[in-house]
Amino acid sequence: MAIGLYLTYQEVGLVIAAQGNTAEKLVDGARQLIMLGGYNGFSYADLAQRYGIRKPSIHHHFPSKVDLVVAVVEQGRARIREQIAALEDSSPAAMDQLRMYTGYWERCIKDQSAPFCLAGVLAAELPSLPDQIATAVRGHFADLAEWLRNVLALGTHQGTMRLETSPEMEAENFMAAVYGAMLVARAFDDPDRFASIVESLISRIRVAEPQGR
Amino acid sequence: MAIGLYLTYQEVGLVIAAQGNTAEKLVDGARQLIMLGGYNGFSYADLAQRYGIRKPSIHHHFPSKVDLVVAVVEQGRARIREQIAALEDSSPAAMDQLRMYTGYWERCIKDQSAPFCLAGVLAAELPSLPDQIATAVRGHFADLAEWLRNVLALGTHQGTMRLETSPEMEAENFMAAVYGAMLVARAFDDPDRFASIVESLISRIRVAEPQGR
DNA sequence: CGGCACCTACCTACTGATAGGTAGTCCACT
DNA sequence: AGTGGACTACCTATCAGTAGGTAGGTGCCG
Repeated sequence: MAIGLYLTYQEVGLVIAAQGNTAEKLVDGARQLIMLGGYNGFSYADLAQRYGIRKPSIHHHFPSKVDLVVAVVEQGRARIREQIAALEDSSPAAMDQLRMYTGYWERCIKDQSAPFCLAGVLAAELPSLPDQIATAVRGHFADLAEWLRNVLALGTHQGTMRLETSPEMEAENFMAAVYGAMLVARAFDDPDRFASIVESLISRIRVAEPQGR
Repeated sequence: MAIGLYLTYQEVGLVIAAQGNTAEKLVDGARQLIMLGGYNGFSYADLAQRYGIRKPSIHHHFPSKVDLVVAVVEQGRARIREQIAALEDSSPAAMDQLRMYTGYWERCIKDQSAPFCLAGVLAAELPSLPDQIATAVRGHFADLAEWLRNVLALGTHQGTMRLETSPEMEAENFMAAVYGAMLVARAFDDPDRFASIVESLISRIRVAEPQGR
């Protein structure tokens, strides 16, 4: 993502120039802020300041905060769908796909570009979220569980993974461990914790390769 | 906990009468509300309405919201320390202690009395929390990791657990899985998900008992 | 024993700031 | 000429927090 800095005409402060049109910028900014503090942890005023526009201009693009946050979650789901499609094209090996998924988060957490899954933060406060947002968040987890289930089943079929129970169960175990690892990494402020937890997670599933490799 | 209902003299509404003095009630109420929606998900006004007192009366007990939430987290840590001490007295078997820990959460999630660990919700929004609260939350995770490490080491020593790596690593894996299981249970609105994830988690650690039992 | 000092626990009334949101205007570009 | 995208100005509600006061209890001193 291209990040630039410039000064607004009305206040001397840093304003982030993301690529794309304003609506896309706002979604991106909201995503980043939600990752830091959840739904109630940011305001339209925060976004307005961030991009050097006025608060009502945000309402022009997203009439209500719920609209904006739903857009953020749905954009995330759409991107994941794209990524999955690209993943399946680039590598038919289930273990590689799984590695790419965890590797993506490892990098994001390490460079702090996305220190937590957006849906994970929102899931923590699910009971207090507006229905539309809650539905979108639950949808994300359903998507992810389905994909993981498919990948684990494929890996078993390809002989590169060995599961102790069903792909359904193992997918939930895996998902829980990954999100828990994000939480632990955040709680200990240590990205390496995420990597090490995920590593032992994968080593438990992976079928040892023949020694000659 | 004794829960009673009565009408306030000034407004016809349901008011929760928790046991103990007002300060204790407030801590308990804040704990419940935080579990639902995090730090920014509740207000002094919510608590005031809940217990039929005025907002400034809460400031009398807890000058600032930070004070209140720190008290909530620290009370939680203190209770856990008590529970751990009681646990070690009641059963010297590490596997029983671990079972009691997960069983506690299983019950809480199932009956919705505590559908999520307080510190877990706060950890999700850690970067945006006031320092004092963040410190207390990190402290909780440090406490828990230490206890788990000790229990796992003890279990290995007692021959009832078998770890694939070090107690330190396995404690973090276990902790991540438990918190991830809470998140998954919340995301799918299904307490059974927590139980099943934890079950396979424990079965991986447990040394199979002799068949005669 | 009376009376005063001090305390806890609450109250009313209020503050400045901020929340999300609305109405109406302006302007540049097609 | 219409439209999208921004603006100014404003709204009401709520936020955390403050000022100042009251009722009732406790303890101490004379």
